[in-house]
Amino acid sequence: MPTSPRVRFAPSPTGYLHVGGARTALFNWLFARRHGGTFVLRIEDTDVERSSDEMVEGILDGLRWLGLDWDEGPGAGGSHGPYFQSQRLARYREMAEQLVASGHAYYDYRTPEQIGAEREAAQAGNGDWRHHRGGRGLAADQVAAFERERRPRAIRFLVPEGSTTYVDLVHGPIAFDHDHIEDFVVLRSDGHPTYHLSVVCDDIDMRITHVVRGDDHISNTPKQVLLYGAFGAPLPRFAHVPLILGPDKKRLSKRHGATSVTEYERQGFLPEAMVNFLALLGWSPGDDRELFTRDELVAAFTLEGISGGHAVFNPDKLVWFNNQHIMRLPAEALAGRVEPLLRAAGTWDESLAGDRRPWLLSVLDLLKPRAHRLHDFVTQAQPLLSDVIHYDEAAVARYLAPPGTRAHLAALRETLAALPAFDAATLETAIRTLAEARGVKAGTLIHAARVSVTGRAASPGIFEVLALLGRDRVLARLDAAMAMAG
RNA sequence: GUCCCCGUCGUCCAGAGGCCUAGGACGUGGCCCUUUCAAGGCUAAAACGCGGGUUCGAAUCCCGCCGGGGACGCCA
Repeated sequence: MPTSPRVRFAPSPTGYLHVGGARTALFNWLFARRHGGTFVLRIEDTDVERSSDEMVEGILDGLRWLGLDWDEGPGAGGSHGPYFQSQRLARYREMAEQLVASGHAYYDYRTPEQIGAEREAAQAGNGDWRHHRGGRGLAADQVAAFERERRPRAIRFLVPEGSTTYVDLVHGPIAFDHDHIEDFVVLRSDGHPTYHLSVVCDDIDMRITHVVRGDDHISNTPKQVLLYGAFGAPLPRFAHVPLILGPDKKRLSKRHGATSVTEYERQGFLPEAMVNFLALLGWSPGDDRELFTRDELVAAFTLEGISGGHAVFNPDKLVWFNNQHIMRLPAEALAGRVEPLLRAAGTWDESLAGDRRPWLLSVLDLLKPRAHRLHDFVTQAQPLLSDVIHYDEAAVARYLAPPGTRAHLAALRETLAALPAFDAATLETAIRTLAEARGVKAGTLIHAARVSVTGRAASPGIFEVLALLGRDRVLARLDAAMAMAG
């Protein structure tokens, strides 16, 4: 019985949660949930200069919006904390010293400037920098002298000769020759760890079993594998997921438009749609299914299903997913998401939460197939929620202005006023009968009616719209429209 | 420059030697439904980067090339 997996998402709070990070988090989350494992959230804030509390909150908000809850980490507790790297500094120093003590690392007294010069010289020569271990093999008295003057020192990992292979869950076996790895710094002269040291220490301490992260870390992995070996710690399984690229095949960035998940929330996307879309960007269940609920994704997810190629972000498909998920969302749930937008637009009324609730839900159901983003509900429901009609000039010119329209509307008004019931079916029969009696196509009355009651040339089915508006409001709008009809 | 990863329709994926006259989805065109706009249905165009092998047989395996991406820091 294998122990349940522990995975982590370890963002550095130097920016908001962008879609690439969100997808990495999603894959980790799906894997944990699929196998009843633990999803750890760790904040890699060792780069104090570029990190901030607001950024941390922004990232947490993004994760919460997507519904990716973490079992251990900020706000969630856990017995492997602290989960902020800035609070683990002492541990990293301890681990680094341990490396020196065991002969896996050494002190380097050179300054960054000195090394930069050496590197340039080397690269100008044969280009092989790795072999310049200038900081190593110092005489004992030299070291003593440096220590006496309390000269700053960094700790460098001593890369052994040879080669290593590890098996990547998405890429298969990856072999690397130690010749291409230089003696990297694990602890800076200011006592701060470098990325390689901190991730490995944390992943060991936090008992991480599967490291699922971006493809850009694939060439860092050899160094980390070496560190695991030096610490005598078991190697976790690695799964490197390909990056998300922009339409120009370049790494997704600001100039490709929105890259922050929060921005997509603002634009009216459903987290369900975002999750579905992101999951299928670089992963496939192995068959042709496309539409997934969160639970279905959990049930279908495997790391092996991640494809090795880079994926280009396709905004059109996101919109399609959004519409699909909107149509599948129960009206009641939808109402909760749309309410804030209606409030902001000034078309919200408290009765919509009370006795007019069923009516609102009918409106939403009617609008669903036409809504690509949440905001579409606001614009399309406007003529139903408000009695302030904005008449579209072109629509009026085309369907109200033609001579004879006023007479049609008058007849329509008379018919509707006398109707025994005001439901869609009754309305349809009445209007079609009227059209026949007046010798015009039903469309003539329908179009005129549409512009009269909505002010627009496009709307949901007119009979449903009329029924939803109710007789009084319809008659009033017909009266108003007759004044501008030809 | 060195090392690593990747390479199927415009895009996202399926394909793990014969089931492939290469399948699905988004987008695009056409048709249907129809009161408009959507949604929905049907349909069309659209791809195995190139060249060598291996094999009776290759999108699938191997090599080279080309192309794309990434990493080479006392950043993460």
